[in-house]
Amino acid sequence: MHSEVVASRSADQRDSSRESRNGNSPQLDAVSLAIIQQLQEDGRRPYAAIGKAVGLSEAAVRQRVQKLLDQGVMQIVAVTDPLTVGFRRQAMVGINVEGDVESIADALTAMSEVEYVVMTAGSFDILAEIVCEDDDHLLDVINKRIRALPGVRSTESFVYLKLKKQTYMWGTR
Amino acid sequence: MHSEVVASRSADQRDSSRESRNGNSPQLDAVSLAIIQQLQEDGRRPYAAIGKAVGLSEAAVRQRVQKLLDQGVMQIVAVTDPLTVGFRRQAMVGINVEGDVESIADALTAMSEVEYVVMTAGSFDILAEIVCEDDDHLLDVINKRIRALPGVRSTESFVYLKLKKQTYMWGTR
DNA sequence: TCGCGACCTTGCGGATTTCGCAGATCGAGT
DNA sequence: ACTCGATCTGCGAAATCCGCAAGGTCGCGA
Repeated sequence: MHSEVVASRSADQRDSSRESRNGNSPQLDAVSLAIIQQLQEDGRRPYAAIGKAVGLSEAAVRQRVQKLLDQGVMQIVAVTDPLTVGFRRQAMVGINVEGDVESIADALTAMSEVEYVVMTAGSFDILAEIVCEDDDHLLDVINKRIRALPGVRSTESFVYLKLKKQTYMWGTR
Repeated sequence: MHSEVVASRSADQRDSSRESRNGNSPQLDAVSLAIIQQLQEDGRRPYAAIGKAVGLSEAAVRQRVQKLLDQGVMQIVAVTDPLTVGFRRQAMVGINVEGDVESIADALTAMSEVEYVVMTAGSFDILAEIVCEDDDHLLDVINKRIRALPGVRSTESFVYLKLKKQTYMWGTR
């Protein structure tokens, strides 16, 4: 009963390479996708349970998960609502840059209060999400540290009033 | 006797209801914070190891983690870079609303392509991050679905060019 | 066609972890 | 003083993790 399953599944694996024809760094096949999906529902789900769900042995799942972690494709972490953990002020900051955008982005990345940095097309060059403990802290980061970076032409801040949705279901649709 | 019970318990409840305006009920003590911190470094770290790190028994850690999960204070999940998982187009959309902002935010929240919704102060009323498979998909979501919502006055899109930083270290500083 | 590499499977123990439950402990209210 | 609820500890039993070995299959290139 096992041999049939093996044969049919190996066919599946190969044709998944067609999915990721756009060569990003590591092409994920359908099975790895499914594993990630499982771990997005519960990051502590046992390998055996995942294996049952995706049609792989426990050992294979273990190997794949390890590789995905090593490659940095995914990470398994606890996520929280910042407000419950004592960070009362958050903001998204749109930034316009003259000169090298990437170096500014790197400088932002180095700041511990900056949670999220993305280079964008549109009326901002960079969007950065910052997480602070209070208004003073927030003001300090925006005015003293971000605007002080050489090459930052202007910034616009959007202080968070209420977080409505925050999901981590990438790849789960 | 009935009314007294309510009165005596109300200290607790009032405390939490005041906080829960933003959806966060419990105030976390230092130990729970430390536990979260451990799990932000590695979501699969064993309870015994966490206990050793925070000075608690394995069973106590287990109970606290379970409670934190039940209360929705944190979740343990796999997170990925969307680009490596096949979502090639992402954008932040700033939205201006006339009328009830919250109902618009709820409508956005209901869309599966919308990953992140936050109500803000500033020149946008809402910021929404959307994750799509390609340009057509993105265009469709922004123009056909979001702009079609009654009450949406205008939108401005910031297509992601490069994700530079994405951390989940809230509370870890 | 043959061998190589990548990947999977099955099986196996031993170390580790999880899990449930029964007893301490402690603060608060009665 | 006593109960109640919440929390922590200790401790077996069950489950899981983890490394390892011995195959099997498939695609690919010499």
